[in-house]
Amino acid sequence: MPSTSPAETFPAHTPAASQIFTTVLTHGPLTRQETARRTGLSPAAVTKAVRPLIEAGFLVEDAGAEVRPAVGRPANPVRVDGGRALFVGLKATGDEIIGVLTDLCCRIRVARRVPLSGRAPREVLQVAADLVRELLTEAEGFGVRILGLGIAVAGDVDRATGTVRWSPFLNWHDVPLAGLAEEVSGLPVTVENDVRALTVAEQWFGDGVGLSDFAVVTVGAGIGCGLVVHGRVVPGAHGVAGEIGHVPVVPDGPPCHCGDRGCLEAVASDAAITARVREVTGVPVADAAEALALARQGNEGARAVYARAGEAIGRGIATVANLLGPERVIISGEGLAAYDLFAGQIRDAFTAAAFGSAARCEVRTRPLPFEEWARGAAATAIQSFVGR
Amino acid sequence: MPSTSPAETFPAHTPAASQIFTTVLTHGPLTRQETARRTGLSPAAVTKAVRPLIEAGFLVEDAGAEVRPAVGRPANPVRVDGGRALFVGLKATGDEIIGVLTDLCCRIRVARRVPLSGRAPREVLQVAADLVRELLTEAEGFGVRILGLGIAVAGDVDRATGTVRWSPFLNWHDVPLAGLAEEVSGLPVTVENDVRALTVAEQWFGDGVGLSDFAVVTVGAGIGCGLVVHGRVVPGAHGVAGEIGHVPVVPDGPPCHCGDRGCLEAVASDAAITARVREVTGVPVADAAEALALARQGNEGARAVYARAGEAIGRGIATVANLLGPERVIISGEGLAAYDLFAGQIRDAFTAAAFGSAARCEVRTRPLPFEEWARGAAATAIQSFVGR
DNA sequence: TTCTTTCATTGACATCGGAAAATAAGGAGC
DNA sequence: GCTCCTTATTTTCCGATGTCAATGAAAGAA
Repeated sequence: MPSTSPAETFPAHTPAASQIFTTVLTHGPLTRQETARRTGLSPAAVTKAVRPLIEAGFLVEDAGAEVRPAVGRPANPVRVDGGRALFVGLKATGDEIIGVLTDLCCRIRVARRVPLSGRAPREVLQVAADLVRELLTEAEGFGVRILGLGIAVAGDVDRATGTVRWSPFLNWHDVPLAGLAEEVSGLPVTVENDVRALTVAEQWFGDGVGLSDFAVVTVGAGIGCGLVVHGRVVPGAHGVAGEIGHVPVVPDGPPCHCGDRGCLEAVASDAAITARVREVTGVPVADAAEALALARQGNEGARAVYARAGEAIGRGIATVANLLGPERVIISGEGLAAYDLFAGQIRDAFTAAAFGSAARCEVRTRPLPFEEWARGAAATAIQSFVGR
Repeated sequence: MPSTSPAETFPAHTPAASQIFTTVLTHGPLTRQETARRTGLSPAAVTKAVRPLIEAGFLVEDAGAEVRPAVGRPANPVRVDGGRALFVGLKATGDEIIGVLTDLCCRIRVARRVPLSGRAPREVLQVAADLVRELLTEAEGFGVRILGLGIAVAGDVDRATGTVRWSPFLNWHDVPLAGLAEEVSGLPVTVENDVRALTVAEQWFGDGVGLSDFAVVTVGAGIGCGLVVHGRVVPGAHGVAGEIGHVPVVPDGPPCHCGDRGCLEAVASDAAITARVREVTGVPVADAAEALALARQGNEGARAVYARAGEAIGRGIATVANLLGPERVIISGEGLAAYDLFAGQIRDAFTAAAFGSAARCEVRTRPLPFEEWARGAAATAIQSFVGR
């Protein structure tokens, strides 16, 4: 599938130019003046950096709506032309691959999910290649080239080398995924841990825009956490960070597969909730959806299970807030479907357990459609392309 | 006390020069070649940056011991001349002020502690001024000028503005300490939270040298934690970070003053240990020293209390390691006097509670003489002087 | 003594980004 | 409509910074 022409490169060859582009990308249309202010550069520098980016089509003048002081020369806002380039993001789980085609502004154009037959790198790569090919075909319809491919995988991932050191669901060890995927796709590939990829998407295109310190907590099959400190995603010295799932939150709580008791994941993960609902209510619910349905029907036992999970999540978030003092925590994940059942508990437990100023940290929830994980992967590809 | 001449400034006017100086400062004697390699600059740039620093006396050629490949031109290492400048560091507690006079390499030359009569900013400032004056006199003996003053205070401190927003032990609210101290001392003043100051000292002059991600955990009257992520100390969005004291570690543990139960601080702080030893053994120990003595005498009940504290500390550290994935955790603080009584428990609990790769994080202990807190303050002053 | 190797220095040069002046594009006042 | 005022953007010039490639320096090896 290798494309015939070499990958297009981004015409921002200085850190300042990258910074300017990123600022415009993440903060919508901006005048050159405002861009200068935000980046700490001079307006002259912005003018000079913007020109080649406009010539290359990545930025466009945007005469659109603009609030002006109504006096003086009208400002001339600039924005990123999302349609200038496309990116593919893939999220691999143990069962399937979710793929999205996004534009340069990380807006999803096409989304697909395909089941996995096997988990060996070769098999997964085969399915991924087919999916990318399909999305490439779709892209032809837009008449725009795809400039990068991002892949998100749960587990221990080294983005710098594009290696999956260890992935629990896929049972991979030291797979040089970026290299392999580059061969079959012909695209520049970025490989990142799934939660960190989601965090990148929030940082550039979501609720983390403009914040230098925030956390993303995902609730679902597992409990994950992505951290941004000093404006950069925390990768962890050993490739692992944000393991919030094993923070102790419930005294003498249920045993966790990690060997401890009362871990957040042992109380609030889908599996934990489902098991506990079965145990408490005697109703043999098969999965999280059924457990949720039971609680929604008003089953008090099931509702109590969700309440306890909410309390656990709130305490887990408080631990993060106490340790890092983020500006905001964004809660997301499939588990948010039950949001109405534990929102109150999350907030109350957080407030109770957050110490001092940490309570000033804003807790926000954000529904997460299934493609969002793959979009995160695309965001990492955009990041790599832009050169940050 | 204002000095007659204006404060001397540091002749490194570019970020690269600061970086070069910092590299030599923290990594001992280095050849220009090696400095270039470590900073990612060219050897030419190092030569040019080093010259004015040598002329100003901050760096000196060091013909001392050097491992050489024995072939080619001998390398010409350069090191910081510690004696070129002196700094004062103060640590204010509720009862006393600890002051040290250090050289540019943050080696302690003189240490003093003086009791506080009152806690009002005015009173504290008066005592601090006297102490600084005394140290200035000492400095005259060295024939070197003092180029900066660092002050470490527990609580919510905004280093950028030099304001103590809130200090629990001193009961201060929004005290513009840096400005006040500059007036009475005539020195450039840096104000920082005490744990962060200690962390800075470790980062530049201690066990954190060369690490981009590590944590310092202090055990004593309280349990504190300083974090370095991406090579920078984490200040927290609201000026507060590293509140490890209220991580829940003991299921249904003793109530904590924060309102929760089983917080690390409610189990492992001096006061918690002392109270618990009294409760368990019936011996009316008055303070941590007596509790420690009792345990050292072999009192099983007291030893068990320390063992439990060690377990709690280990779990608290594991939480930090799980969340941030640091390369190393440095345990320090007055509480370390009891190290032999809980070292094993710390290690075991950490290993048990650290998830996956987080267990690869190295846990190190470091005895902390009482002046070390004040030395941390001096380190922040050095940092400010050098311009990082 | 000469060669080789490695570290350090030098000087030419490119690049980046800032300052200030010039230019552009409106609205307001008359 | 014309002029002035204000603010945004661009242009021009210029200094600072850091790299490159060549050169010098100081050993040990041949």
